[in-house]
Amino acid sequence: MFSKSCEYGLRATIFIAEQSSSNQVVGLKTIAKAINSPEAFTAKILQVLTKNNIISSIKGPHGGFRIEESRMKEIKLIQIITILDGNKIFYGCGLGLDQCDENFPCPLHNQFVKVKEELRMMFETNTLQDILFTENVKNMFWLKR
Amino acid sequence: MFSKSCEYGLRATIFIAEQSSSNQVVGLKTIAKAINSPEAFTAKILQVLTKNNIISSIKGPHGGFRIEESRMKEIKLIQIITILDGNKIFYGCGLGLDQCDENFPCPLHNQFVKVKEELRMMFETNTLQDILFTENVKNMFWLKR
DNA sequence: TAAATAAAGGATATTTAGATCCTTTTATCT
DNA sequence: AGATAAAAGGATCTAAATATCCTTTATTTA
Repeated sequence: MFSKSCEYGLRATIFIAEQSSSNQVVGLKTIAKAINSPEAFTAKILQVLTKNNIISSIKGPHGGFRIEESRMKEIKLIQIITILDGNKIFYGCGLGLDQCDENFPCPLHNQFVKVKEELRMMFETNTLQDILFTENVKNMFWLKR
Repeated sequence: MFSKSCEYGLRATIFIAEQSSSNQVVGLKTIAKAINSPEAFTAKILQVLTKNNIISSIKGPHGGFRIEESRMKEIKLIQIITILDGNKIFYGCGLGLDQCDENFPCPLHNQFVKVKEELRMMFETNTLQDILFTENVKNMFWLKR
């Protein structure tokens, strides 16, 4: 469904959000361990997310990554997905046709539109805030299982 | 959403089905042209589909590929997808977690389950027969646009 | 039976995603 | 100021997906 980059990016962002909600700045090593991802590769993804103003980074000793409290309710998961994977998953033809739309639909067009729209709404409506409020955020991380 | 292999495989199968419904055997070249896919790569995919008894192949002059009339209503799209891409898309965790289920869900588990199940049902319920009966099958192919 | 045709199969090439390594920059602390 | 810590950035490397090429096998037709 999503690329590895996008999976790691989502997991990392949620983890950073979770830590930021208790004012913790977290470093790369900690993040990679928590979300079970390769460190150097995760670094690249965090760079992209930083440039796109999803997370912010702090260099030097005691540096790391964080998310402003005020951004939590602004950042929607769909932004992260779009940055890392584009929007083909939400708008592309499921059968891979270049030209497939209302006027010239593939046989599955209408069904695809329905489920893809539902998928899009799912990520459009969920903010980081929402995720943090769920019962099972901490399930995701390699902490105290 | 799907791999190229799977996209080509679905398009090719639908095309062969469409041709078979008027008793036409179609060769690789024709298929690749019709569905706008690389010929040799498509050949590999058709081999897999043949081995998996989705389509049947005929060697030698006037050979090609076809689908038995009786198979049309038996073959569900989900079979083709499962053969070519596995079932991760229907059952895997959207965030890429190894352990994510009812008992140990990620924050998006329930929402993912819902949309993934809908996606699965979409391909579970659509047979080749169903696709051939749709208004816009022919939209898919590079024939008389 | 020989020539031609088309899929099967094997080997190889190319591209992209995924991952790692090393150097540079920025900041902090002593 | 010098040492240290951590992210940024550049260069590579690896594996998997995608794609091509060539030979073999099966079948048909002349």
